[in-house]
Amino acid sequence: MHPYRTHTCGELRKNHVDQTVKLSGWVHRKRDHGGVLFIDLRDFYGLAQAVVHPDRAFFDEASRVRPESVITITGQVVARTPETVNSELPTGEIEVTVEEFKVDSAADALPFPVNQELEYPEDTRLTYRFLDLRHERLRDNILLRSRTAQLTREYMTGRGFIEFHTPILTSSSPEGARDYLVPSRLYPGHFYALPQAPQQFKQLLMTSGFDKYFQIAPCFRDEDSRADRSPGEFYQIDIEMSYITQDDLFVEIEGLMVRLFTELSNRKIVAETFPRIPYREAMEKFGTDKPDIRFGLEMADVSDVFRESEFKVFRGAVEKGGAVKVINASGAAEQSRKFFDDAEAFAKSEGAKGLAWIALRDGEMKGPVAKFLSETERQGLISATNAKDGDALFFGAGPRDETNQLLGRVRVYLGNALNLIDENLAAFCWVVDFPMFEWNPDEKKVEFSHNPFSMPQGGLEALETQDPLDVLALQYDVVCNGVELSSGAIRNHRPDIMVKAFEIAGYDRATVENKFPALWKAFHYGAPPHGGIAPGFDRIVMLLAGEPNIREIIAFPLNQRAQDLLMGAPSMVDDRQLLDILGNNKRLVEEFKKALTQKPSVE
RNA sequence: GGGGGCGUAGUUCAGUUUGGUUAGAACGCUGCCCUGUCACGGCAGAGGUCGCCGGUUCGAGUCCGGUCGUCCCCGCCA
Repeated sequence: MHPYRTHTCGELRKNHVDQTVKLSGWVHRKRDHGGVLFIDLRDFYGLAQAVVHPDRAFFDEASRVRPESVITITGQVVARTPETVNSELPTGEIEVTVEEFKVDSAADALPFPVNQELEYPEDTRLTYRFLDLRHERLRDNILLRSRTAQLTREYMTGRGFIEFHTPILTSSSPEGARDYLVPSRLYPGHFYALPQAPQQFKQLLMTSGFDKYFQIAPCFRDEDSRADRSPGEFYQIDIEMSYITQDDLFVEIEGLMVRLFTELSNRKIVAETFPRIPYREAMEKFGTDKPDIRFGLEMADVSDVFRESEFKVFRGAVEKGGAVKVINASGAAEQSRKFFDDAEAFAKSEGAKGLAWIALRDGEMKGPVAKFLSETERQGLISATNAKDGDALFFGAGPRDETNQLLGRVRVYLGNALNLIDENLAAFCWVVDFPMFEWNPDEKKVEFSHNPFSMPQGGLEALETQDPLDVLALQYDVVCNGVELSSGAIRNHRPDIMVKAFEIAGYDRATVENKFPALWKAFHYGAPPHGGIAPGFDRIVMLLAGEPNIREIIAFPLNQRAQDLLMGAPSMVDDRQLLDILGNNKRLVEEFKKALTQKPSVE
């Protein structure tokens, strides 16, 4: 007989009755009746009830074994009597009468129970992550992550994409987030950087002729964390294709997303061909470049209506070149006064000076600002918003971009407050036509608004003839439920257009050559037109799992302050290791250690 | 770097508004009882620097100042 198991805990059924079986697993739960002892034995595959009778020599040992200890039992599969069948359990029709009992690994008292799904402090969970991962919810998330990766590979290879590995030790990139640096032993004072994304490598592979690239690529960025952004490292489904238009790429991504969400979640996909929203329109209607289109409440521009208004807040905003925007919260007129006060309190907490509102009740406009409105303005409002009796209007007024963003957050607040957001939906959209450049008011200069590798719409001619701030890029984002999953672009593969684009952003030709030597060189030896995208793998799994925090779908995440509480990273290193990277100079090692304020490593 | 929430037993939390005897409950832990449970049940017990430092007060978990930790957000994220 096998030393550990003849069956798994989840597979025993009625047809195994009378067989002698061996099971190994964790003690999930014990029910000690003094005269008879029940042990729920758990492994990866399920749960089985083991019964220990008091005449057995190991009865005392078994009754003392603590939850989560690993044991091996041998015994006979017995059919349960009808009264004792547990219909909740797949193995509930049988139990195993224990004849041999062995503790393989005794467990100490636990920092938190594994047999119940309760909330525990995250630092405790991360310190004992190996235990936390035994919880069903976390385990299911990790399995979902595995299936997501597997299905992605299946889909992508089925579509003719080639999977690559690109370097982890590479060079520091000139733009973007902070790099993680790795000191070089052979070249003291020199550093590798961990890649923020394999951006340049995948473009080089296109230039090498591989046509369709993909990689579930590790990316490293030294940024502060968020609920949906783990510090340090994350994964992207990195994709690049040659000889394509934007439309060709959208088809591939729509197919991948529909496949993943159809097979791995219960969310209903609102539209399998994702609607496309130009960036400018997204900002005007939703106040963000990642609109949540599971619900309406789109913003309308009523600046023209209030150009001559007696209501100074609105007229003033328009006179100063700003905007007056309005949201029609259909049916909200009957909400309590508290509802409107809470909405205003929210707007103020986001930085607004106030939140004007009007409720249409009994054929009249009611609310604090209604009395300022002329008949013409009332008509203008109604035609701009299609408002009818029972609706409520919420206003934002001020500088245009600021007002859009603020009222955009009010929109999401109202969507939640009015229960308009259906959690069972997956509402994808493309945001397209991002501007190529933007004005940096602090440094008073034009700069790239996304990444410098995008192809400007209209090519070289657009750069030469248009106002740079009017030039659009072949740059796009894919958004789901208000979460930005990915940015991508049709790339700029033409050295002459690169030079012109960088020139507009204030860099000379030498800068391009020095900053991006690989691409610069490669694009002089026959580069195919190409483009791609890189959806965030972790965020997709988050959406599939319905988890609000990215750490719940990562087996061993860093905590918010970028520490690994289990492994103790980051940590100080031996003098020997410091000597290696400081050119064997002992004096330098001492100065190095003295100079750095020694932030304590993780205990 | 900045803002907000939270910090009381191993854990989840009550108590803080209005300062006043020995700081409670549940789960977990330890011991005892229990032969059909499946979140088994019953009895008993251990377990607390109320995050830390200082202040006000006859008296501080409770009020004040500072500080630390943690989570969320802003900045940051080509």
